[in-house]
Amino acid sequence: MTKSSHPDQVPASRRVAAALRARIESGELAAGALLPSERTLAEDFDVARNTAREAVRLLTDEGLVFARHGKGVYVRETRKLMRFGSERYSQRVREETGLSPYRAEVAKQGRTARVDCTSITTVPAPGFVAERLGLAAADPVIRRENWYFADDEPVQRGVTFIPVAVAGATPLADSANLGKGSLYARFADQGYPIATIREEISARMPRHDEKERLDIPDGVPVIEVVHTGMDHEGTPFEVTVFTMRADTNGLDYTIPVQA
Amino acid sequence: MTKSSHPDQVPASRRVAAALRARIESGELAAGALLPSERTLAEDFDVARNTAREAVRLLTDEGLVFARHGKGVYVRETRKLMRFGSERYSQRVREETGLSPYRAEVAKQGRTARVDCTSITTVPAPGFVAERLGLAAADPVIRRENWYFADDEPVQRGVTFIPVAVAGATPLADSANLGKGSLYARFADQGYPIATIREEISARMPRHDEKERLDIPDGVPVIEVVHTGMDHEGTPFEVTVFTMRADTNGLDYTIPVQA
DNA sequence: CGCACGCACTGGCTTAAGCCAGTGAAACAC
DNA sequence: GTGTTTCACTGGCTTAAGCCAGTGCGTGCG
Repeated sequence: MTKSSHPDQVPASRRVAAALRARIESGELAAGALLPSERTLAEDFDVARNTAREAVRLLTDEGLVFARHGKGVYVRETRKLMRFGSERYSQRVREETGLSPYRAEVAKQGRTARVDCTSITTVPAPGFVAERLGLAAADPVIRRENWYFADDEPVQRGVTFIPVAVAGATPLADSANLGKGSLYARFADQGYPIATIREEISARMPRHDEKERLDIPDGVPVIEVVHTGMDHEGTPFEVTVFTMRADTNGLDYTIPVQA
Repeated sequence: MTKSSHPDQVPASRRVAAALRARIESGELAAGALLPSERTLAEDFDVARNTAREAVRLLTDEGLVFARHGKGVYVRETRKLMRFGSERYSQRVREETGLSPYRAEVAKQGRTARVDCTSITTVPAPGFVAERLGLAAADPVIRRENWYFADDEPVQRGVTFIPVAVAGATPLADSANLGKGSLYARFADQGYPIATIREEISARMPRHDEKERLDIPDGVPVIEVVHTGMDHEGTPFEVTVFTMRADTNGLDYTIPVQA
């Protein structure tokens, strides 16, 4: 029989996956534990085996579980520390928490996030921005500068460049509505899920203002992470440069390493 | 009817995906082009629609195409530049080229890769290594130091730490067999596909020997990338610290950014 | 002419069924 | 006791079928 009746809002496979995820995250299914078999899940949740299988696949893709042919599906030992740049992770975080990955990470650490927008101006596109956005050099772009804090401790700086056309079409988050509605969220509202964040990483010594505002000791470099946000067609719509201390709590990315 | 006959070596869905991938990479299906519909693919390749659908999903996961409900499946405009840390990418590169992601990237640029193994020693595990490998501090680990070149130009340094138990079980690549058989490849041979590379990034000023051997100008920091290789159960078996110039061609990761 | 509706397409998701290949313990043969 | 076989499980993969929801073109109504 096919599913002719009322179309559920949320697909059954995701419903099952969410239920399993909850049981894993609550600790009911601890690390190393065996998930019920696909056939059992199908019966328990009253879905076809294929649907249960699809649910398990979603969890596998998230890195929450892994399957062993002939044995079963196990909960992963160490919860994979997904990183910022992971499109899957970003998407899920935004979907579930309604927060940007930054705010979600800070919240997870039990700290309070604050984002100050210090300026929004229109500037000629710097070379690397034009290159990534597919614009001519010096085409006008909106430049927004944010400073990110966790418990009033400065964590990173973010400078976002957005083509004026895009900024015109989607209201730009400023101090008034920061955090609630990022460009990504606005795109999502319009039915354009984020497909890709391309992440490029470099490092340099901090400039004076960065050194002061991010409270960086002498001799410590900063890491620069360039995020190019692309819609699901691969068209870039935003470039953000995040700057943070190389040796300290850049939250998800950076850790101290002494070899 | 079910597929009762001879079991194919390679699943049909992957066969179809490979065929489509070839058509995309050859340019026959250019960027922006519409793929044949799922139903058409099913007919053309003589598989069920679900199988064709599965093939398309594989390509979607790779970022090669994207789907629009009601419209069709399009070839992505910009080939997503997958990064080193991506488990999917690493796995596919290793499967298809038999090379490490580093060598594959250098080859893609038409350059010649060389890796020098300068030392293999047994040392007490440094703190961050012990932490990541789940060992007690100062437990003995094998330490291998490699220097990576592209066209004889120094690109990066890599220091790998492996628990003696693991190194004992799987012969360690040294100068004699470098490049052919990395630990990852050897694990794969044993039927343990790589599930995760966790990547952590920081930066610092170069030490004297690094500055000299990597030909780093004054004032330029180095980026340190820590890869923790974990098997598909999430058990870490290797920690590698890559060090490279922050401002120059670290191949996949690093790019010059002037704001 | 302009607009609304129908219709033929697209992917999204689900069902029910079945074969295959690994896994490991229990039953069996020697 | 010591293999060896059997068998009941696991996930892997495929088929055939069908409903749903978007999309956009063409037809026909007003």
